[in-house]
Amino acid sequence: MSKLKDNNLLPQDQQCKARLNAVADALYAIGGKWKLRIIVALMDGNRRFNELQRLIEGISAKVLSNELKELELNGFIKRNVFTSTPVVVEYELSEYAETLNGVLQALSEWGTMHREKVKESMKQEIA
Amino acid sequence: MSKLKDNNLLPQDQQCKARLNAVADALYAIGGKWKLRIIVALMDGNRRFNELQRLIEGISAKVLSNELKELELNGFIKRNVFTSTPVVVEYELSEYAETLNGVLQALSEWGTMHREKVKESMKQEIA
DNA sequence: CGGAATCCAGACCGATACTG
DNA sequence: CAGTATCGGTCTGGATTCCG
Repeated sequence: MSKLKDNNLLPQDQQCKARLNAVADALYAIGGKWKLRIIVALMDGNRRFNELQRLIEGISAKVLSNELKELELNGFIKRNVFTSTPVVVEYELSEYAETLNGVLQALSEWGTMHREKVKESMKQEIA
Repeated sequence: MSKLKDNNLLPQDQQCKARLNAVADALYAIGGKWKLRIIVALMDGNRRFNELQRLIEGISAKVLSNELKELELNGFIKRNVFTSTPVVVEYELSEYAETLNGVLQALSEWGTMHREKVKESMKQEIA
């Protein structure tokens, strides 16, 4: 992952690179428009496909389906199928998904704060 | 933003919706492949355009240019132009960008941890 | 209900060339 | 150096239809 050229970098640049790589790794796994939202939607209980689609505004069935597959592949969620009629499929967070709690906490706090700040600057512009 | 229908939701659903909205707001502002990485790259000092492009692997000039514009518009960075010859342009984090420290800290810690976990599971698969 | 398959328009993105 | 302009390909994502 690291190149020989890195040996020529200043210490602070190396640290910066390390941070950059860590953030890049994180975004690779949970980046994109939807993954974190799906995880949040599953945080207070298991949900079924259509529940998720209703809860997460703007997501299409195809995209939701794809995202759920990827999340399952990467070990963030479990898929439980009940072969009743009609079929019921339930999605459940894995234990590993809980390691994201810190990230989600930070992100949702920041999001709340940011929304307020945007509102403020809207008022300024009108006045 | 909230609809009347929300009055019919159970309390835990409302909380879930609130979280969902907060995360959605955050992702709207700092989502995407590059914005957070650019901010990280600027965290230990101002950088010029080409420095950023070299530091952030895989980003093209066009995309970097667009992202920088958006980040400036949304108040995360400042653009300083020195009209020497050749022209030098420097990008600098705003104070507001520092409100992201918590998010970035959480994200980079998680990214580091996650990379280790992925490595482990790779070993498992080979064995 | 929970998807998969298909079709299709538009966004996105890289490469290249060019400007001040 | 710090971008912009243009072109062409890919990839995303919506709408619709169909299946178990």
